[in-house]
Amino acid sequence: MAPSKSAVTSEIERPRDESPSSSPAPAVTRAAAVLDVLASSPSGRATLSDLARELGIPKSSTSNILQALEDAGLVSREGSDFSLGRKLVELGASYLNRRDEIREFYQFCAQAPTLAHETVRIALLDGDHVIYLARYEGHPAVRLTSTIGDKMAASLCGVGKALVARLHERDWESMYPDDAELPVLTPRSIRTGKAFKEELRRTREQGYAFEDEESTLGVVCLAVPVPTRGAHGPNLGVSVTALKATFTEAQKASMVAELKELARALGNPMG
Amino acid sequence: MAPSKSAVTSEIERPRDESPSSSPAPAVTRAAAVLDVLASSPSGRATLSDLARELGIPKSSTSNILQALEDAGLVSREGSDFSLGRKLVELGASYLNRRDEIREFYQFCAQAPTLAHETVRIALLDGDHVIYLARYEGHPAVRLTSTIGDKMAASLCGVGKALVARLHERDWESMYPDDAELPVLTPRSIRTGKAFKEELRRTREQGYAFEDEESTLGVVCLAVPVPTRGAHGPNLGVSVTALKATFTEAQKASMVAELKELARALGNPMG
DNA sequence: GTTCCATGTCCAGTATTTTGGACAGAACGG
DNA sequence: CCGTTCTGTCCAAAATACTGGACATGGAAC
Repeated sequence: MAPSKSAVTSEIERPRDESPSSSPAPAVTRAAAVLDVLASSPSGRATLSDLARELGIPKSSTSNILQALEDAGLVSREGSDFSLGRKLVELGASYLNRRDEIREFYQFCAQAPTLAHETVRIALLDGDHVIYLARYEGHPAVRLTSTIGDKMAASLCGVGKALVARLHERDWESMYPDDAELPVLTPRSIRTGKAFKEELRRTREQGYAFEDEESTLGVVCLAVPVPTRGAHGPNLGVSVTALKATFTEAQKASMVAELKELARALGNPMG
Repeated sequence: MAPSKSAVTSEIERPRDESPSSSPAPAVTRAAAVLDVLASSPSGRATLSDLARELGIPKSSTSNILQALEDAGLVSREGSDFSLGRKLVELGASYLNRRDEIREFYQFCAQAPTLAHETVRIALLDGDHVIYLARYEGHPAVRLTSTIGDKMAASLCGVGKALVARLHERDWESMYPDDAELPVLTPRSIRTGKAFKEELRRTREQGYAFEDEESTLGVVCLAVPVPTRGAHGPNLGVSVTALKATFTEAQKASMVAELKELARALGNPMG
């Protein structure tokens, strides 16, 4: 009974997940999708029917998933409105507290001569976006609501440049074709894939990334990548943000130096 | 049911209450359990076999769930070690940023005469524990790694007293029988359910909660509950932490006053 | 060098969950 | 006041995912 399946698959072919539709545990995948929708919804709330429509999942299935998620504390329910649950704060915090890099990051910043008085952030590359993991705030006066966890297009910020610059150039090509239209936040934002790749080469030559009012007017940013710790460690980077008005070349030099030192410390498993 | 065999690890086994009979989407529930285990694991890492053993789930099922979780970015895999994924930071941050209370909390603290220079926290009650959602740090010198997301037994901290005190007394009885043995962190920690309930009554009469070195020696804490916004809003509370050595009655009065003002502001939907 | 125990992966049969539509309640507008 | 359009829930049939064991691999101990 030779099950004559379709053509013999090549022997050394990696079973790379190509179709997102097929998943080993669909319910889990869909649950994650539900969380994603809730997270990206402007109001942060949605009804069961909304979610079912948005995701193309039958209402009854959505109901089951939501009930399971609610039992787990991952979503919260108020009447007909579902929103993200408190457990996510625990889990997110657990992620951050478990990573030694974050602790070292705070300690290093507090002791560094220049960085101690600046705004320093650590972020990781996720596709063509960066996610801010933690922020050291040297100016106690200005305190914004936490931007931890925020996502930002890599082409728009210093860390993004630093992290993408470290990838292979062939990845640049697929991620940023010459004619790619990049998101724009200020008149100085990089607009095309071609321009971004030129900037990436400049970043490599410099040894650090520089962002000049490309995400926020009046603000400049320096960034360097963190050497990957383990074999498959996350692609981390650190950055300093400063006001352009008070930014001097002398500062720049010491900031870059300390950033590199910080990055080296974070990349060294022994701390 | 298989009796809980003595774990190889010296950790205390917690009775994981799973009701396999009534479970709308078992895969989701199990996936959440996986995340819980990873979050509560001291090292933050675990192998597939570890997770399967710990949760009593067949290896193959665990594999499927982990693969789905990894595809969703909820867990990260390095070789044979699984750990929490970056997406959780996004989701946790989304939860916090969506809640208007958090933003208002920071703004209010920064402008309050006394609180602006203190350590203020906002937390929510989750069963018999509180979860710290955000912290305003008025002393820029001392900066610890983020305690956001940490859990603490309600009987051990000021906010816990304030939040449980607001519940119905019949809930006290079921949660804290007279002979309940409560967790202890310092010699002054409340040890029995009976003593805790007496303290809860005192808290009600005072109109605010006071914690006197019950979680950390040398540290005192004041706390008040936030009036619930909506119908089924979360049970929020705010607290100030101070060093006992420099704590005066005059401070106490103004702190309580400002805390109550903060709580009222947070409870008022109009901000 | 070799054995052993560990890892995670794969597959086919079984028991499961998913599903689509009908149901009841609430909010809204005519 | 009733019709309409939402909300979420329920159930039995249908299709699915889960299970248990065998498999290939990698590392450590002997």
